[in-house]
Amino acid sequence: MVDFIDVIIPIPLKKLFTYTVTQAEAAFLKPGMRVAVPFGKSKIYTGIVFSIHKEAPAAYEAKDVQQILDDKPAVNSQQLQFWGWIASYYMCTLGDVMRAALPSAFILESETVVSKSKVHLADESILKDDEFLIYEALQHQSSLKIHDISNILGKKNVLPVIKRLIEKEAITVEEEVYEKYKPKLVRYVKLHNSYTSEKDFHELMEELGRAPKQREVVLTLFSISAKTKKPVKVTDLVADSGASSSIIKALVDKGILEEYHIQTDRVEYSGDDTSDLKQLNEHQEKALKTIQTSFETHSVTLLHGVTSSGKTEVYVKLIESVINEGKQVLYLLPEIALTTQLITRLQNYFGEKVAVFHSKYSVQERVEVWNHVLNHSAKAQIVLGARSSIFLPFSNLGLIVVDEEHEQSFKQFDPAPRYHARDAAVVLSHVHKAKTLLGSATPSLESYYNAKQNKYGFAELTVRYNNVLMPDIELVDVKEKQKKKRMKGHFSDRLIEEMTEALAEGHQIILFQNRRGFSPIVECKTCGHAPECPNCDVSLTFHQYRNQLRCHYCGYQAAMIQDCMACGGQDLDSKGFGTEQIEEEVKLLFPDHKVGRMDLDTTRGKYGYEKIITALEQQEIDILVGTQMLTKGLDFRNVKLVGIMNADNMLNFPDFRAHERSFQLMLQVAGRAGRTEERGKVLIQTYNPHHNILQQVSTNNYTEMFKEQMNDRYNFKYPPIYKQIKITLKHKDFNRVETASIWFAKSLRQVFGEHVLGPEAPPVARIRNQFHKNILVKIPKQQSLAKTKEAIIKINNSFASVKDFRSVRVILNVDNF
DNA sequence: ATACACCGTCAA
DNA sequence: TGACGGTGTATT
Repeated sequence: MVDFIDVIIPIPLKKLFTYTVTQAEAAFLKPGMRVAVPFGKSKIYTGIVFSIHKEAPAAYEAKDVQQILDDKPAVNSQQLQFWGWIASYYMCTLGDVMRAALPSAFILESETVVSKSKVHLADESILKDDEFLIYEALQHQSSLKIHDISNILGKKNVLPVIKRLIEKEAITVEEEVYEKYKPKLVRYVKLHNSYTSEKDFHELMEELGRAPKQREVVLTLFSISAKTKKPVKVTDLVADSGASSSIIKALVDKGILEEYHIQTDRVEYSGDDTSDLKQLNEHQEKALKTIQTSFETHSVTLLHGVTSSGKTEVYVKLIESVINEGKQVLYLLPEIALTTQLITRLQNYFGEKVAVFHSKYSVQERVEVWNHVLNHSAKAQIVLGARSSIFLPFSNLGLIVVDEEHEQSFKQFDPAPRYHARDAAVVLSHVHKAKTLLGSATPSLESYYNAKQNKYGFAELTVRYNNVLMPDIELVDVKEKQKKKRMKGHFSDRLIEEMTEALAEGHQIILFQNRRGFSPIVECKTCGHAPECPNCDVSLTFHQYRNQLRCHYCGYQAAMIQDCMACGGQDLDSKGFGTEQIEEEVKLLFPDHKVGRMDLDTTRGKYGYEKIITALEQQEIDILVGTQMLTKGLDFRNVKLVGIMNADNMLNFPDFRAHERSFQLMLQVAGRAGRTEERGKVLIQTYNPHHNILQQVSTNNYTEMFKEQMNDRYNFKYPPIYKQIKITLKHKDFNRVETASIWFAKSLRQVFGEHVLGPEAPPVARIRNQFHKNILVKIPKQQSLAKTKEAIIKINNSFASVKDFRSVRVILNVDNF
């Protein structure tokens, strides 16, 4: 008798896969455990047990499970339930969710390992050149990976060669599965047991008289362990004695020192003891009360608190009360706002109860956080993380805080699952019967709308901490300034005045330009030709720093051209402007002050971001030029002036949320100004100072903005009034996407009628040599979302059964905003 | 995803 | 003719 298990495999296939297990294995296995299973011709994959049953599949013979990898579930039942929701709501497979949810160290994959065969090859001359190269390489190395072989041969398709070598019995192949996670071991040393008595020690000292270096090391070791009374790390010993590691090795070899290893955490909080939380002011106290009352009737509550009103302290109080009940807390933040500033702040209150989880952590570090959460360890009662931390193995969640709730980076766009972490968090807390708190200075329309509809509870903080005034926001009409010749480059006379004044008073300045690079387009003045990306339908962006032209879509790079590629003209003109160019101009305008730049290009690497922040904090930078990275939760004491270089390119962005986003972005940047006693100043340069959004920004009028934008959303059937699903078709052949998308839209229209928009080519119609077409399905409130998705899936299935369309990639994106 | 079979093209 | 690249199909 055999039993069967259904397994989730981390590949984008709809189905679960069935394997056979013995009855004993079936009794041992539980849903959520990992198993290694053979898949396809030779591969071995890691699968998650989804269910255990006795129904033999009818159409095929199930294969045997190769190995059971866990003795208790790696994924708990709440998570499996949550995965199921993500897969069905965001229309992706469980395999997609698994890939996103598990740290990659948990997903083992087999690798083909080639080694030379036992029997000696009688005649080497039967081998061809390629084959001989590998055969010879194996005389020196015992085994080779497929990757190594393609390096040796210098081509990618090496399988035919390997196949021939197997036939000629020159080599053998094996599939090997690697455990990717290795606990970090720290080397420690101690004096060998035979030297612990005083007499022995003296003898040893005598003996080492002729080896002063070694003697020195032993003495240092002795003094360290006397001082700290703790095990001594090899690294400490090296540092304190100044000896090289070879001297220590010699001592170990002689049996004088003994070496041992202790497993340690990579992510360790080593700060001082916790400090008490500041007393809440009356406004914070009131907000906290409101939230607590609201949680009695609503599982989700929105906190609208103006910038610098002290939302974090309110969160901290709430978190404190939840962990006192012994429950876990998840604190979600946009990746970019996960700065040391905030982490330290929380660690000051909660000490080592705080664990941090985000994409800049290594695979190994992530496994450690995962295990702490899984084991309900004291080290991870509070998890501070970016969007992917909703997948951690919580078992007893009491509260989820989603800070900067309006941030669009909570939505994952590219690989499936295309989930929104804020919305998924609401569902996750529902699974755990926990509460969700959404917080923002500029809430997203959908959350504010939900609060207005009484679906969510609502609390407010309208006063800044210490009663600091909101910054004074002034609009500068660039068009008028240009007419009156009062512009220097991209700087108006007003901006220069204010900058001069702020610098004279010793304050810092932030300049915001929502575009990196030097200038977006290089154009020939003679013929108007602009260099374009060979793979995408966009003009290349000029980056002065490396004197390069780059594509921001596919990463293509080319050297800056000297003369026009079309007509050979020497006169090249750059249009528009980015952060680099602003930086240049500032340096010319204020040569005596230090200028810094913060954008994607300057914050690469693990600490790139931190370096710039620290420099600003320590006032090594007087003027910081940056993109929207600047907006996220940074708290700079001494910034008094914020300049927004050009408000128009945000407002004119072709997206239904452009206005909402501009409002949020500008108010967030403005919030960086004047966070202490002195009132900050914000200058917004624009060609259109009468634009409603700009008026609403300058008066900090969220309610007015909300009303007006909701009106538009209502009229044009956009979210949050209507839901929407975007369908993207991609193919390298333009005509094929064209016909395919027309077919798809036509089928959709038969079901949804006028609620189908498109197909339409996006602004950038070709990316990485793939042509794109978009279709939008709008879903009225009263229409069933589940039924809608069913219909779309049905259409997608019949689409896939048309021979010509099968090769067209279809991407379904639910709530594509 | 990925291995593999199948088909057409290309250089000898 | 065989090598190579692109396309299509199945995977338990």
